[in-house]
Amino acid sequence: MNSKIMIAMSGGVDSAVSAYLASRDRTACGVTMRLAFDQDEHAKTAAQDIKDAASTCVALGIPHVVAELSKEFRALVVNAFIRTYEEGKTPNPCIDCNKEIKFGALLRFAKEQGFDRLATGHYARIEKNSEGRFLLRRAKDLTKDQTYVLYTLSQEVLSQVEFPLGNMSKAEVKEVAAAQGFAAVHRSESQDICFVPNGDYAAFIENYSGNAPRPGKFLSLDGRILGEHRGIVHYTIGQRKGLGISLGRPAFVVSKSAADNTVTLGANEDLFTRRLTVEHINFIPFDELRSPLTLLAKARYRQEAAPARVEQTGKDELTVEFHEPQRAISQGQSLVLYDGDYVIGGGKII
RNA sequence: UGGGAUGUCGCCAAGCGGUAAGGCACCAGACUUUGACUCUGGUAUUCGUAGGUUCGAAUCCUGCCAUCCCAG
Repeated sequence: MNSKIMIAMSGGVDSAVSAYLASRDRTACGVTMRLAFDQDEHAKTAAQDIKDAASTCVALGIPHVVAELSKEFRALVVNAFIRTYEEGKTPNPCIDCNKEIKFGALLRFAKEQGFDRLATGHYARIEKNSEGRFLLRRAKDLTKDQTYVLYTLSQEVLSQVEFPLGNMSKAEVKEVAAAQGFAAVHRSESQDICFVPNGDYAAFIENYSGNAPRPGKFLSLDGRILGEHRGIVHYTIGQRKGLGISLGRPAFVVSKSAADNTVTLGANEDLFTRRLTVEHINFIPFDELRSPLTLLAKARYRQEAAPARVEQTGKDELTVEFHEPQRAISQGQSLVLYDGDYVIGGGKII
């Protein structure tokens, strides 16, 4: 392979190990995206991430560059995130970020810099079938599999991307990192939304958008007023915590109306549905679904895929009917389809 | 103003003389490249208030305060 590869590096263990693996046999360069907002309190940690990535590159003997993508990130991820919440839906910014930034703007950046391939630390596998079609396969380590957030990738993108960790377990990655002496081994795993440092995304929306909170009514399923909510962006379908309302029984958000600025509460049993429709669809092993199929589907990141009948009901529309009702299906989240280990495609729930 | 009833954690609510259940809410952790769900743990030295009876009271007695209902 005579390619020149650029490796996306966050500063963490996974990307450090993927850089090590991807750079062994060819010309390589590490790249870290700068996405932080000016004056933002976590610009500091972002700067540290860049330092960590750079020092890993020094250890690997490869150059390191920074891709300034803050503007694109705001326009294509953050603004969409805010708009979606204000429409009463529940966005998944990671999906948009992968599509628009990591495998959009960053991939273009790599090309501009003279590299023809991009590697990331995602846990997923890319394979090529006999027809020359690229397939997206779940990671060997199913507990770390990230294909859910990668279903938007096109054939063109898949043809230029590599996931060096796809066949490794997290434990193996840590072993490699330890053997190579990467400092990032001990970094903590978890993170919430990367641009919302303290986890309070609702406060972030209010601050960033400058829109004042708009309190409204909590309603019961039969239309009674139960109390006052703090603004629709604070809630999502299926949510129980943080309602601040005591009904004697656990209360969950069953639906939201941006038009009426109301949030309807009900019991857990009221959250189950079978059918949903999806837009902004993408298929991986084919371009369109000619006839209905029964596949496995996930309506959220961490969920066991469940059997569902899938039918293409429009040029950019899919109708999905689960065999068993699913809890808290939310507009704005992504539905991803699987056939065994392979991602068939997906779209956004409307 | 008469008559009746009730006052236990933010809400609901056990307790009925032996040293404050539980649920909801809330808080903290865990889990997690989204939001959620879930799980684990925590949360009244104190029972409207002031006295009294008792070895011992949230539980019995008395005054006061508050709230609700019925009268008018």
